[in-house]
Amino acid sequence: MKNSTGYKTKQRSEVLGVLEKSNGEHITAKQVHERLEKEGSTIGSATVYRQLEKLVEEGLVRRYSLGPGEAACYSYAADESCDHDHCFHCVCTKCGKLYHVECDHLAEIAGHLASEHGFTVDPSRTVFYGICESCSKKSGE
Amino acid sequence: MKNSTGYKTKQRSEVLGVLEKSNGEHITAKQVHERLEKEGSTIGSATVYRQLEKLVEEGLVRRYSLGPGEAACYSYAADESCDHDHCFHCVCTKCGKLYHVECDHLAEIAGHLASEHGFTVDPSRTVFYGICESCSKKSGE
DNA sequence: TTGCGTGCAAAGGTTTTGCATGGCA
DNA sequence: TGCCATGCAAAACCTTTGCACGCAA
Repeated sequence: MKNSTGYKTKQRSEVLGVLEKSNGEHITAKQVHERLEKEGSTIGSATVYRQLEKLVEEGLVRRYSLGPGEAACYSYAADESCDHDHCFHCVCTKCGKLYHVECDHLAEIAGHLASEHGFTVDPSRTVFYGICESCSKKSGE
Repeated sequence: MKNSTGYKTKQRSEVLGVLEKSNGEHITAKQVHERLEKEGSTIGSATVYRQLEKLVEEGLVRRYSLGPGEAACYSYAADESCDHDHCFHCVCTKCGKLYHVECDHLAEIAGHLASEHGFTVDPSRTVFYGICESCSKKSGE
């Protein structure tokens, strides 16, 4: 669905490989680059960004922006550990942790928004912000 | 609820004034700065960022990050046109437009996440990303 | 008067871009 | 071979920070 301009290069496989091995973990472009260099790759950071952009466009990789000034996070989209049709993400604004929430209740929302409001939600990009359980216990403030 | 360290300065009023006048529109810190300069203000961009940060912490202003590398967007939170207990926000990733969706169905989700998953959603910060109706019609791709 | 807020400028970090070279098809 | 992808470096961009001064309380 977007393979018109795609060469199968070593670097492409390397970037995708890191995401696959991350197993649903959300990592930044910088981390992708660092891990590849640790593995002996000589890939350039610009190439990492360019490949990530392509992979996101192809739908193989998801991109999350947690905040302004913060680095964007990427995760492998075809990861079974995170079904993006029934999995939403919650970010705690206190501790910054990211939680995966798998619940049909949430998937229902997407359908509701589409049918009632004409808005096609992209679950992979949508993030709920709030306070997680442990943080709300800690701070009675 | 966070007024312990707050001076009432001219710049604070100016920044807040721009957001109020924007009437629900989401604008970047840069735009806030530009509008103030056009009004004859001599406010510095650093002050705009510092005030926006404070206003967000106080809950008077909301911050959205539309994408990595993109500038963060701000909007006035106390806007009456938007009941934040039953109103969620949808941003179209194609045209960048922000839609207000008022629906009890969505408010229910917040309750569900809190009771079942222990996550207290902050509706004012949470944004749904996806494709709006007009954009999905345009691009059949 | 005290201490926060401000302004200017510089730094910080992430992401993008230009150009010549190398590799896939 | 043709064209895309790569690598390096520099640029662009948004945002934060340091420091001295001004202003609110």
